Amino acid sequence: MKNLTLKDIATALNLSITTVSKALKDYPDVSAKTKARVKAYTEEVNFTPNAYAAYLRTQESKIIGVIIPRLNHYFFSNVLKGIMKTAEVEGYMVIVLSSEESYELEKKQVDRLLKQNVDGILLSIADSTHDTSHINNILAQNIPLVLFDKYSKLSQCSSVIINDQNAAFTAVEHLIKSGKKNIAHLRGPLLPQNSIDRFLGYRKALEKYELPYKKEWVFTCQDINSDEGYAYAKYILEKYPAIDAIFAVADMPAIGAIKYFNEQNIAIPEQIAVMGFSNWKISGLVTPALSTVNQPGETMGRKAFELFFQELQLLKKGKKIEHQIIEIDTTLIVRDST
Amino acid sequence: MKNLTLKDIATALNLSITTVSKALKDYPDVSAKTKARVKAYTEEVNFTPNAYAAYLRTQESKIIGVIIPRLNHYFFSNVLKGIMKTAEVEGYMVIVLSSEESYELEKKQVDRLLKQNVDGILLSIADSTHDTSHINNILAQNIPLVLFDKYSKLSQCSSVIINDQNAAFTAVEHLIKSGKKNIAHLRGPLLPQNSIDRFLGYRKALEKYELPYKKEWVFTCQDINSDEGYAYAKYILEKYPAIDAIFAVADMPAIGAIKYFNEQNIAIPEQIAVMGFSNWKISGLVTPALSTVNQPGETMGRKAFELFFQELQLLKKGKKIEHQIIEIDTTLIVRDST
DNA sequence: CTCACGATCGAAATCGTTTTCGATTAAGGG
DNA sequence: CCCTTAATCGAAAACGATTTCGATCGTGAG
Repeated sequence: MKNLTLKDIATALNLSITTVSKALKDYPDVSAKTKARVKAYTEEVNFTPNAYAAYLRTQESKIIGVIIPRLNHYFFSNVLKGIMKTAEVEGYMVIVLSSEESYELEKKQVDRLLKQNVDGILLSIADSTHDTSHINNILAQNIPLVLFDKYSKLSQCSSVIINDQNAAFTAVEHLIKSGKKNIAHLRGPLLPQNSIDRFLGYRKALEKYELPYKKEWVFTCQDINSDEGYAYAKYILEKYPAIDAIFAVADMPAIGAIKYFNEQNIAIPEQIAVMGFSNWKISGLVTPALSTVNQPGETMGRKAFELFFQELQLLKKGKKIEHQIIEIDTTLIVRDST
Repeated sequence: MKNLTLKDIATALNLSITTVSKALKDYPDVSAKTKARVKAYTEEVNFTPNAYAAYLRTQESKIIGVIIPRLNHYFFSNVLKGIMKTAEVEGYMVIVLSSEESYELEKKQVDRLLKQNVDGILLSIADSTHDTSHINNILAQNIPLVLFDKYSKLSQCSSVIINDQNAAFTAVEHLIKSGKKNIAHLRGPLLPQNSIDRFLGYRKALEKYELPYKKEWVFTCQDINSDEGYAYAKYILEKYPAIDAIFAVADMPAIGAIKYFNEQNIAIPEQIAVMGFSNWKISGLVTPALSTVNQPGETMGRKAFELFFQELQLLKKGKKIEHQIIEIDTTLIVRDST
């Protein structure tokens, strides 16, 4: 049992290939009667035109590529979910690739997608990405590109992001308002913009409430995970006992810190408060439950696809595309750790 | 700047399309000199033949489809990672689809992949899947199919699984050996084989150590998550105070139970021990750290792709494919909750 | 000198669509 | 009765690769 073709349908219905194709695409120059006949039959035998053959004429593959920095990552999984659900509605398939936070791999994956002739690329750039030549390659080929979560100040393209600076500001403000005065920050790597912005939000909150900023109270997580949070918590407790609150760049290091404090029987949040970022599923399940900033991944994914889709429509009409930057709202989630 | 074609290369090198194509594919009837010339040039201009056009002749898309029941799920994310890493080595792209644990959606996603003419399908069937007609559709079209994690006794096809029964047995045995006598089980839904097998492993362990099996101590999680574990923990504490250990079908309900016990100041594992299944990242981070069974997702993904790839090679050689079932080893991970 | 043969290259058919441009027919107006 | 026009359908040319089957050209044997 091999796949049917237009020719099979045509001979079965005693029509030409042309007419069958047109009937399926509702061309005006085929009668309502034959349209009905064709549609009934193709429905019956479950026929759809071969996608790759169609591509050859239309140059549309109905496939988009998505590159995320990590696969087993709650937030990015949610973004993927948002992308895929929306893509499905419009009849798009999604090829997923991972850069594993590596600049070299990210370049390679972009190249693979370009050679696959996808209709568009949705990309969240890796922590280690320090230049944008590969991004410019995409733009040069004139195929729609949308960055999400991690964006780049260097390239001119559409993006879906949150306002990291404001979100971080609100989180730290909440720590201050609950009486904390000595607030440390577990920041992310130096390159990515959102790690920078969250740090800036932290500083801005300190400034506004006239708390001193001490750069030795800012600790850099290279590979944002729980182990680093655990290690820094230990270090903080031994070296800077005055610190009474920690604002982490993400939930994972925050949870690592909580784990260490639990082991040492440190009272959270009385002795030291802990604030995360992202609202991973797990953050509500640790003890004490982690306060954090909700970062709506699924919405971000949906918006990213919609942005791509808009650009594609404009492109097909030959209109000029103007890049948009969409900011998704975040919310502060106060639980037991603050 | 549009994409190059064989014709462009041919005219640039003053050769025929045929020769260029053959040179790239190392045909014996093109001289070493021209091969070198062609390869040097295509390298320089970064040319690769259009994948979709190639498909039309070769009927090979170099794309496989993967359907998982959930996207934001640590275990399946790991399987995906294993699949993609291996696929990349062989030059395959992966289209990912989610069934969201819905039988109807699973059927639809299978249909989408078949119409996309993927080279193979890797599928983990949904909890609610109760028949296998869609799976048989794949087999009927003679395209390689590999089931992973969740498999079906009804269809004859290759699978990568763990030995759920043995793994569950070992887990419960560990609870018994640590002195627990009244062990409850939070089981999964009724349909999927692994939920059945884990339950059977639980029973077998009770039998072997001559502990009574009470069916009212088996609680069914419909949608395996932490809320259900939380609710059942409450119910158990109120209704069956004799229960001194819980073996959960997965980490999430186990963690939900731990959360409730923590809130009630129940001593874990002294008063009640909790055992999970799967070894999610989070399970080592809750307090107390959750004992569980390690289920190596990445290995499973790698094996699944390898199985697909083997079948494809046999298929291309016209040889008969014989379905294999690969069992991945699991290990018991003892932490603080038992 | 002829012929066979190996080495190297190309013409052309093919894969399954889409779409342009005619071809055909019937109806209606003058 | 002729001509225009609308309605309906098909032939054929792409799209970009792969692959079959010849074509050409030397070379060396007989």
